[in-house]
Order: sequence, then C-alpha cells, then structure tokens
Amino acid sequence: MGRAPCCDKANVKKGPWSPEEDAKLKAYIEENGTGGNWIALPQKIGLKRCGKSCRLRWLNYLRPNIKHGAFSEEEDNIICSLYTNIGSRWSIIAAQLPGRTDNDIKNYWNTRLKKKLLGKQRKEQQARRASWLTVKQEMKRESGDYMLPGMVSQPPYWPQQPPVIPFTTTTNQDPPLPNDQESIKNLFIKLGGRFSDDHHPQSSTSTPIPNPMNSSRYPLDVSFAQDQLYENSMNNTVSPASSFSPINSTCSQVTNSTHFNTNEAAVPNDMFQGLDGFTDELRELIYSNNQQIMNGLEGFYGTDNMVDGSSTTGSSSVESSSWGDIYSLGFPQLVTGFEPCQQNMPQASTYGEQYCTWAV
DNA sequence: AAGCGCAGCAACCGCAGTGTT
DNA sequence: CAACACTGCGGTTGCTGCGCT
Repeated sequence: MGRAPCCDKANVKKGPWSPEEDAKLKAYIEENGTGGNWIALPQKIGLKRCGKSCRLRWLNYLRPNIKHGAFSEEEDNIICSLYTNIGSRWSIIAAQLPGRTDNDIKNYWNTRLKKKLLGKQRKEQQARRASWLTVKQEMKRESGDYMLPGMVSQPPYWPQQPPVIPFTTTTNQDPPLPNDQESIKNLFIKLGGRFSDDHHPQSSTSTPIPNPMNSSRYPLDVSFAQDQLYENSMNNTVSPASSFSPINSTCSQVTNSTHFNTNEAAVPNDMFQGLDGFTDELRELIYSNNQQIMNGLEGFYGTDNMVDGSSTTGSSSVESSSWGDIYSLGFPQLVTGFEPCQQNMPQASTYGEQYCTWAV
C-alpha cells in the first residue's frame, strides 16, 4: 500500500512556474515565512501548486542569495572531492558551497563534471596503457622473454614507488595541479583542517617518523610507518583494515586513540587530525563511506589476501563497485591511502624506510 | 529555413526519515 | 507504540534552447 499523495494531483498545476506565481510565493514567504507547513502554504496564498513544488521552487530558485551561473574551478574541485568521499549526498555537498543548491550541483555533476572527469580518466588510461606497452617492449628487447610460466602479462596495477595521493583529478602518476591542491586545501582550512605545510607540530605521544616525501604533496599530517603496518598485518592479530583504518571505529575513538590494533602499532595521535575541522556529519559520512569500500575490498580479496597483499586483481573490485569509474579518478579517500600500502607490503623490507601517507 | 539531435536545467516523483497525535 | 503527516533527499523526466546539417 503506497503513501497517500501529498496533494490532490488533479487540482494542482504542474510544469514551469510563471513570474506571477513566483512573485506570490516569494512575497508571502518573505512576509510570513513558510509557517513550517509547506502543504498548507499554497492554499493560503491561492496557488494551485503542490506544497512540495512550492518548497522546491523556493529552495532552488526564489530563496535569497542563490548563486546561479557557471561554477568556478574551486567549486568543481570541492564537488569532485566530496563526491568521491561521500557520494551523491548533494545536500551535504551543497552545504559546503554557499549559494548553490543541491539540485544545481546534482545537475552540474550529471551534465558536465562527470563527463569531464570520465573523459580525462579515459585519456589517462590510454596513456598508461601506451606507456606500459612501451616498457614491456623495452624489457623484452633488453632481457628476452623474462616471463615465467604462470606469470600474468598485464600492467602492474600498483605503483612501485610510494604512492602519491593527490587532491586532484589527476592519477597517482601525475603531480597534483597546484590550483586543485590549493582549492581543496582551502576547503579543509575553511573547515578547520590542518596542513603539514602550515606547521609541523609533533604530538608528544606520536612517533617521530622521518617523512621522505615532499610535504606539499601530502597535505595532511597523517603519516604512517608502512613497515610497522606490514609487521602488524603479518602478525595477523587484526586484519589490516581494522588494524589501522578508522573505518571500524567511531570518529571519536579514532581521533582520541593512539593505537589502532592490539599489537602496539604506534599511530600518531594526529594521524587523522585533518578531519578535525569537518562537521561530525561529514566525518561520519567519509568514514562510513570508506568502510563500505573497505568491506567491498575485503569481500573481494578475502581477509587472507588483504593480509599478505597477494591479490593480483585488486583494481577491479573498486572500479566495479557502484561507485564505478569515478573512484579510480584519484580523489582523496581514506581507502586509496590504504590500498597502496597493501600493495607495497611485500616489498616493504626491501625499501627500508617507506611510508604511506594518508590524504583525507 | 526547417528538421534533428543534444545538452542543460527546472521540476516531478517516490522513498526514507522524523515529528506528532 | 502504531498510524499518520510532513519534510528532505536523490533519481529521473521532460521541456527548452542551441548548434549542426
């Protein structure tokens, strides 16, 4: 049994609003407010409109300070970044962009941004494929047929170098575009986040970890000792996901805790300080979203594979999720910070000191 | 100039969550 | 505590304008 309709559909006007209707609605709300009852509102002012329609018209068009027109580069970046972290929570994304409505952002994403980013991604995939073929030919030429039986001839999914986790639309191979980096940084600053290149406080309980990376490429103070991670994972006390990811904890547990597992993995207290400035809601969303991804990864890899990092088909699990191709675009995610660590685990000892830096 | 296809945007629909009785 | 009313949200639809042939 469905819900009763919110209004008598036979007696309500549908379609575009006329200037007269707009004027009536605007004048009434500016004078009296909505009265907390949208359903009754159209009758009060003599509009043959559904209350929901009035609400939508007000929120998306008539409300003061609504910003119409082209989106800026910074707005693009914010939308993309938040979308990859929290998904299609348009109202929350809109809350970060004053003057923009959720409907506006949704339309903009569906009609332009999505295409723009997917086009970019396609180009990058082609470039990667081309460069892999070149490398493969080069290696063949230099050392003959080096493939052992059973080895899979395919491009390595994981980067062999410590990962760059940019706040941009670029892939992990590309340096972040300064503007993108800057704009997202501005958002985090606006939300109260702290950046490693703002200042470098070491919390009294944190382990001083030398970071070989250029800090400007790792905007948040969220370093983690990868060797330690690997050891803890191999000890199999807790799965890697639960051992150091915030996703199995509440925000407060994460931000207040020094240890994420039972094996004395000293994780700096400020590991997730970049999230401090987010609203609780936004943080919860980011955490829970990444938990979903991680659950997906665990399901795909199996816990054992996640521990020993032996899976060879990792890329598809994320890319085939409902989040689709967008996830491989390289926007900041907790999980993408995690994945490269997993990949590098088997080589961790050969790298010596190697660190996985998280972008949030 | 007319027809067609496409992109962008406004508006609608239905479900889920929350408050009230 | 259940039923109902209302709001908020995200997905989808359909209209409109523009460019191309």
